[in-house]
Amino acid sequence: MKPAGRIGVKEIAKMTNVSIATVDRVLHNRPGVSPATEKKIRAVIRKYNYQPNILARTLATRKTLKLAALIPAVSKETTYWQAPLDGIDEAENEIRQFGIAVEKYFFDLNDAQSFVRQARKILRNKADGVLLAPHFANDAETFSRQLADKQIPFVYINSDVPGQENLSYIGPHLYQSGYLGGQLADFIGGEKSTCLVVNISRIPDSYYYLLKKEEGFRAYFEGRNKVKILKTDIQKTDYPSIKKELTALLNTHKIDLIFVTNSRVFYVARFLEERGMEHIRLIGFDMIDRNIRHLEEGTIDFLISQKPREQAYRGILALYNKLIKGADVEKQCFMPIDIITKENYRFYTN
Amino acid sequence: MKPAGRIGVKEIAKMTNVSIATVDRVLHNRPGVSPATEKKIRAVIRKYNYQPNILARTLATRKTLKLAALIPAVSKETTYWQAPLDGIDEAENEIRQFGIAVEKYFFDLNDAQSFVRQARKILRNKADGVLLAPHFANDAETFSRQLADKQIPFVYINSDVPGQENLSYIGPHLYQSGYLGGQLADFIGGEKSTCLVVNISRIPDSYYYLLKKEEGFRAYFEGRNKVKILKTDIQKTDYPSIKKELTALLNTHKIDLIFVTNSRVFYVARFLEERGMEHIRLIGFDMIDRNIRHLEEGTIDFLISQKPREQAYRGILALYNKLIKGADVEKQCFMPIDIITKENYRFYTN
DNA sequence: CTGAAAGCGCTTACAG
DNA sequence: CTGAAAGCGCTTACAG
Repeated sequence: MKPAGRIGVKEIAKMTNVSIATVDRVLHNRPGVSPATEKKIRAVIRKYNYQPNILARTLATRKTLKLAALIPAVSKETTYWQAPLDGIDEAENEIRQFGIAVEKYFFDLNDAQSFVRQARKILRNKADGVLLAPHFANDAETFSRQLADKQIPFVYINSDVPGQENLSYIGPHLYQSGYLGGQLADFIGGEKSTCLVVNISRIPDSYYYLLKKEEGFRAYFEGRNKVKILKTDIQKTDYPSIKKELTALLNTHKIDLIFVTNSRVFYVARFLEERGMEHIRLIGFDMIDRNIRHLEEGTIDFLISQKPREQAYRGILALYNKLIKGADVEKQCFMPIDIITKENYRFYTN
Repeated sequence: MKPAGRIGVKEIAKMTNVSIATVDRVLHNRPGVSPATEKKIRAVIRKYNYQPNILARTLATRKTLKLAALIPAVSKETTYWQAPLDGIDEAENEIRQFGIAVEKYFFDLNDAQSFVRQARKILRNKADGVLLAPHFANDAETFSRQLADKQIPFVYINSDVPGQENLSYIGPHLYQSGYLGGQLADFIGGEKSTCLVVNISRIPDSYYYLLKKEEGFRAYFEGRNKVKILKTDIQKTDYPSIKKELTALLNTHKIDLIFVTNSRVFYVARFLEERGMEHIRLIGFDMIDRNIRHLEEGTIDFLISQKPREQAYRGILALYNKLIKGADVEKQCFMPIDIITKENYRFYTN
């Protein structure tokens, strides 16, 4: 079990003429050890590069940790958040036997107050670590400060809030995903084409994030004046509103390609289908069911996806590693920017 | 630790009026238990859905398992196999504390005998499970039968050999990756273009695998007679030979796009650069350094990659799960078919 | 066919 | 400031 050549607390105790209890004390930086013996013990630990047996530690530590996950609820508007939810469950299954439980809290993407309420609930119920999607930047900041005050580690997924004491951010690199969108548009657009960038969002919720992607998209074409870029911000997230906006635009402009900066691309696909304008190329984000349908039918050419399941999975594991193993965690972890088409989506893993 | 409401061997023993040793016997189907008590014990196990604590089991079982991995050596010809090697190391690091050691054996991609020799060595050194890349189908078959005879579970990665008793195959879906190649070619090729499929391999080693990809590529264009497809099999893997072949072809045909069915696409890229024919679109496989350089420079448009690191990583974990947890393992596990471009390769995880 | 006891490598009261 | 002892949930000889 103990790999050959490895030592344990017993060996350390023997070599330093103390009991294993004392060894344990310095291992966990607990007080009540004289400087002299502490020094002796640390020397041996370093010399033999002692690595604790996590199995034995977990088994002996009866303590079970409680993590909290705060993410948007799956809604009729978007099923996107099903994937992170799956990731949480998957991670929990793997670490449950190590005494970790994960409690899930859901908020409404269209209601900042629901975020605040759930955050309060987490604080009340106590948790040893928190995973959250800081969708409402201001409220997330408040919550983050409260967690930091209580020394509870927390991890952001899906979007970042700069300047916080989060253990880690695990999610997309927005700018670069937009840049990639530009490249894909370039691949499939002809010479001298006109692109339309569509941001669908109730301002100001996640509008900022969409702008980052638009910025990247535009940056790709900078200095290659082959493409003309139009844009529209649609601030309602229901189909009729979107239809109205697009109708107006397409009546007055000849568009070759549309780049939708989030998962709501299926609305645009539906619109193009209804109008018989499938020749317009379409690129969007996220592999939700409704988008896949249009990928299948050929209305959507590319989806860009950033492993929503894995973001949450890794977030939970990061908290576990920090809390149980005391391991370091990368402060920023950008997910791969995956390109999904009709011909590879079946093999994609979130 | 023991999640609330869960029982352990002690509880089972108490409820059935036996000792925990007897419980342990039926838990592991060991002989020496009367049918009557066995029945009693099994009933309780079922009723309470007893789940063993893997931590405690691993800790108590001093036994350390030895896995063997048999893969091609990294060579000057291709660094592709560095990635699986990394995957093996990563998996080993994660499960080392559970008493698993992995021994690595390397063979020469151009020498079937080296495969045979290493396989023999594995048999001699004994192993509790084997991960292998069955590159030479016939020899792999022989080895597989020997392993099956000894009841040693084994997992294939990277390529499959049908009809064997492998625990699992973890790797690409060749046909579909070729099909995706077709779609990408379609995206970036103009109307009415001519494609050249290039298979670079010493026949018959891995030629069969390349043909599968070609087949998929061709299938994509079936019934859309916009594209003319040429092909060439280059049976030498050195640059001068490849150059000669390509020179002859490009002198006599007008080619718009080249699809190279393996990682040797960098040779073709180099050729196009030397001839100043970078306008020819180029699609190939695998994210090895030399290919990335050409992706950067724009000579290669797309690389298709199938997570070589993760194949090996998962293969080792599959063996671990089978051996330690007795878990079931999927017989076929196809990896995602990732699309790599200049703009997303930096975020790609093998 | 069965059980008492020791042990895996740690942690945790408790006593001094 | 320090140590002896019990215990986490299992497995493994050993004895009967």
